[in-house]
Amino acid sequence: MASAKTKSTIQDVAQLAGVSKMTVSRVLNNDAKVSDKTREKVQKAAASLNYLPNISARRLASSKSYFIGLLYENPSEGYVSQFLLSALKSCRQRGYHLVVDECQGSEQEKLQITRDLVEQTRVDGVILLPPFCNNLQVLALLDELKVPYVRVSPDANLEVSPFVCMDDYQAAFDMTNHLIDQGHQQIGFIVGHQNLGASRLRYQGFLDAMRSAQLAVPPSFIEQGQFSFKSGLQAAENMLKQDLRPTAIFASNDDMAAAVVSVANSLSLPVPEKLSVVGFDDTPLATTIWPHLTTIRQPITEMAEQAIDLLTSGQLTLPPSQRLSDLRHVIEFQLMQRDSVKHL
Amino acid sequence: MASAKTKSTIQDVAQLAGVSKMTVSRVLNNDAKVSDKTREKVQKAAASLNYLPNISARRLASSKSYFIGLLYENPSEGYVSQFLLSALKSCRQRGYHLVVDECQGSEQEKLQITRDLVEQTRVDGVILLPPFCNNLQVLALLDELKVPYVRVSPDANLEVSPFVCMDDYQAAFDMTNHLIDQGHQQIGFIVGHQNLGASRLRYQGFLDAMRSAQLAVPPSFIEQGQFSFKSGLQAAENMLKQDLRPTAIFASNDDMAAAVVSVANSLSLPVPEKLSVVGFDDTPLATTIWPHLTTIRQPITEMAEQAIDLLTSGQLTLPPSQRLSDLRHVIEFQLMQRDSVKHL
DNA sequence: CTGAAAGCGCTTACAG
DNA sequence: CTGAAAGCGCTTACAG
Repeated sequence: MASAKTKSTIQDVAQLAGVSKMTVSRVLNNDAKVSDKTREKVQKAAASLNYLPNISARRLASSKSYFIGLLYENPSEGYVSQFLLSALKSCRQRGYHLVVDECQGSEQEKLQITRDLVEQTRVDGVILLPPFCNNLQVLALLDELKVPYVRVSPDANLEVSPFVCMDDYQAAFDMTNHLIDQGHQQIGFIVGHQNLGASRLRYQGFLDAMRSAQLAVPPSFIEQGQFSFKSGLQAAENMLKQDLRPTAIFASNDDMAAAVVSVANSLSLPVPEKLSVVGFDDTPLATTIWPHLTTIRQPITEMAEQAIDLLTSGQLTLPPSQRLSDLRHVIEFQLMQRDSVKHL
Repeated sequence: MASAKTKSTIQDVAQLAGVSKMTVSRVLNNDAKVSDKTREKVQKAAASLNYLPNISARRLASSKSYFIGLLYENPSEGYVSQFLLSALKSCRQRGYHLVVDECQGSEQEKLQITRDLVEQTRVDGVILLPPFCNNLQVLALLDELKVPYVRVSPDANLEVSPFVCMDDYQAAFDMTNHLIDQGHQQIGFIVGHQNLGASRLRYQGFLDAMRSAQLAVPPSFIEQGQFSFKSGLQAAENMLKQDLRPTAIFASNDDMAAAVVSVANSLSLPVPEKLSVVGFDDTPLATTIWPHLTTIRQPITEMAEQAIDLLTSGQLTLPPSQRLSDLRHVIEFQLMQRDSVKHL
């Protein structure tokens, strides 16, 4: 163990590798042309010293701030905290720090908070969480300020910026097929809030899967919800108090699915024995209630990583024509099979 | 508006105030003796220039790191994210950054993560969230490393370090009295997980309030739970399937309270009409389900602020004899009245 | 492809 | 009570 009692510096690495600090710096930032031989020497030296660059020194000396901003609108959204935790971790691994701001209030205030984040903290890039990422004025401001940004699961205007998301349509399609595979043919669906693009996609995925399987969907098996537990309660009652009941209900999110379970219980329709229920999102609620919900896990950690990656790899600062990839970064979801579905 | 296009530095302030950088630095850190007159001059200059010290420069030059560590064990605990968000904000206001680490795994690994946080990131202080804050080996390590730390809601060993908490006993006492005020006399109680100090305190608060009101608590009105939804389900069934039923149930946390609501529904005992239910913690679940739960709000934001304050104000680095205050910092809770209690 | 010099914005010792 | 000097660990020009 070459244990260094005190943290090693770029100078130590330079000495050990027999080069100048400058060369070490170049290798570390792998931006300049360094001969493969010296590059290797430096890397070996850095590794053996367990060298980690001092972020503060870097920040002070360079034009980059090594800060990434994260803007969200509503902290109570389930994914905010999970996203935050993952983003924090990714940033740290890359020698960046995350600066987090809540963006609430009037349109004016939102713009001001965004502007402050850029001008005062001088962030190198910004991540915008939904629904904030759909605010076009904010996007325009960021463009004007020339700061790269990545949106997470935007609803529309997909052509204006890079974004990360999951395939809501495919997930709903797969989930529906899962129910069909388990022998269900009468499947009810509770639609999400009408203003959100994700609602439409999930609904469409459900419909297409049913059609592919040649299964009919009577109008009474579709209810409009708002994503809230309460709206799920209402929708479930409407659907379950009729004579012809579905054997399974697919709710567009977990809160509504939990409401379905609750209504089913009060109607003496135990889940999953008498009624199968599935949700979407895999919020903590899905594994709080009993039975645990079969649902779709949003790949939030991976989305956070990807977003940080895009912002720290520097590819977004290139002129659009030179960028590697297209704007859309779709991350794989996961179907979480748990205890709320019965095999018929 | 003395709008400075470019950020002002300590040098600018010094110039404007007609003193040296050194003097400005002293005023900013208010540690040395500076004459009131020059202090004022400097402060005025700094204010008019809208001066904010550059953290990175500070960090690089000084022995302090301006980092605070936050260690937690289980990210899914409801309060972790809320605490995190609040701590992030407080740190930023004070020119600090928060470094967050999950501390899971074997005892060995936990110790290693803690050690790395201190030795590599060189944090100026550490915040320990429950239940991690009850790990005595970690506390010993921190002592050995001579890093100040603050524990949040520790269960025991209250004499070894400063900590922030709320008064669980009083909160349970108040909540019970609230039910009594609403005319309830048959009140059931679901105890929390037996290993946690908070469970005992809440239970005791309930018992004492009942006794003060001269109200009897039949053994069948007390059920042991584990804080999980599932354990609440079981407890509620036991309590509600008897002939003699309580008119209100006080569950030691929101998850179990939600379970009570669920069981009540399935037994055709609508909440609050036929049964009142109250919880504890005010997790998101409390306002997800219907009816929204009357519960106790933990003052998480204030706890985070207080913890950061203790760590950044420097009072913890003084020898124990010179410290201002005692170890215990109790923050006020709030009784959130919502829709799950009926006035009899 | 590589290096010597200067400087980022602060603070730490050392003087006075 | 106040200041001139040196230095924290990097990167940005500028040379070669």
